[in-house]
Amino acid sequence: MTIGLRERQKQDRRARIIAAAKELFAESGLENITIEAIADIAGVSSVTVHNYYGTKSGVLLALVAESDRELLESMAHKLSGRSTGLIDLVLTFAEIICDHALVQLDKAIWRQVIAASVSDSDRRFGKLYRELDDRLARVLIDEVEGLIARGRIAAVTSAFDLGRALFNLQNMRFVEFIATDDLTKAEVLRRLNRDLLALLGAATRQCP
Amino acid sequence: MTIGLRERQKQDRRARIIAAAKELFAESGLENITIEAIADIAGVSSVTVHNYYGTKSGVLLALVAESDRELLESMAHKLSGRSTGLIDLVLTFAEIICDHALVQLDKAIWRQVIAASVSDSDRRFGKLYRELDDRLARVLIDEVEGLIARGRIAAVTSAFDLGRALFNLQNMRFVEFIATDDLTKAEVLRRLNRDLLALLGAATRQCP
DNA sequence: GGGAATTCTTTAGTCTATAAAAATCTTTTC
DNA sequence: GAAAAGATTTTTATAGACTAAAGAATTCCC
Repeated sequence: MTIGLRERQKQDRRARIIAAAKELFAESGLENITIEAIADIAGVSSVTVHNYYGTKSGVLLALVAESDRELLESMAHKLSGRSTGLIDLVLTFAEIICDHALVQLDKAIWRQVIAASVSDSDRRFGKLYRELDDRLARVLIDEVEGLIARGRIAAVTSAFDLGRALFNLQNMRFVEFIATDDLTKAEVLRRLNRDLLALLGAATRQCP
Repeated sequence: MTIGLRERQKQDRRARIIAAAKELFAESGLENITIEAIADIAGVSSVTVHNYYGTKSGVLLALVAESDRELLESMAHKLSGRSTGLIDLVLTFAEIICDHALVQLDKAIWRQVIAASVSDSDRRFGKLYRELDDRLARVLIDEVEGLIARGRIAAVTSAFDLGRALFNLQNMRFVEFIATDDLTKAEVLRRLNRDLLALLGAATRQCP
């Protein structure tokens, strides 16, 4: 028992706050939820919520982080060397992310999360968000390496660079997806497909 | 004079608010500036500032929009068919944007602007921001078309798609630039260069 | 010039967020 | 095992963003 009671209580409070937030978000929009309400259910003071998570968006980000850990696991599993090419891979990747994003939180809340990840970026939670992004990108990079290993695409100078660039491309379209209420997943995938075709096609034609 | 006094007063107040905000932002950080202070200098009530610009970030966005109009003009002028290839073009484009961004506002304030553009995206000011982005992208697209016309690169299926994809790639790196305090322009350009090389290179190798 | 419509300001209230003081509980030490 | 030491939470107080509604002033139009 190197872990003291004090530390255990702390983890308990964290868990209670997240559970309370999850409960409230499930039944209402972001605007109608107050820190005080979360604190009440969790059985702590509102100041404690701030001490633990900084801002309301911070609580949100912690929620997202939790669900992202699931995503990371299922992503690697769902892809796992099944793609036939780069475009196929990225589109599948994007589709899984879009689907997963909307399972628990709606677009309005995601907008808050993304906004917070940018405005807080040098502080605690912005870094957390970027870390999650990095790990997601890592999965894509691994798959690109898999494609090369299986001879589906020719070896490239840097599978890391390529995977990262593809991830960025996908991520931009994901943000667009989140930012626009009436933008469907299908349309986003279509746009991403055009991005990929244009970029890869442009270079192809540069071949002598 | 179809324009009445009432309308002129409105435009006057708008201008005064923006001028006041510009004055305050020039001498202090975002946190230290209150809507009240802006309203005082502008000679209106704080509620009026809210009525006109919605949020504090809204005022900011209006400021950015103004400076972006300059950027648009100078961008087209600075590029104007001078590039020798796609990578050269995009890197120059990115460099101009990074430079311009930091002329008047620092990264901390830009983070607020970008965050607001996402979280407000379905409302007035988010749309304004995306409109500015679209126009910037348009400039890049035009340059891509110029490259094709001058035979610098082979014709592609869609110069629009290609330009847009390149813009997205650049934009992601720009956001990264803004989000990280100790990330230099040089490093960002290096990363963007790697993105481009990887994507264009990857396809090149797919040629039979 | 006067009534009607518009637009701003005042007022009041909610909520986020932070700081400092006070209270409570854990851990440590004798 | 109890009191001191230490850490952490709650209380209390305050600033500021944002909203809603009522009231005040001004412009517009006949």
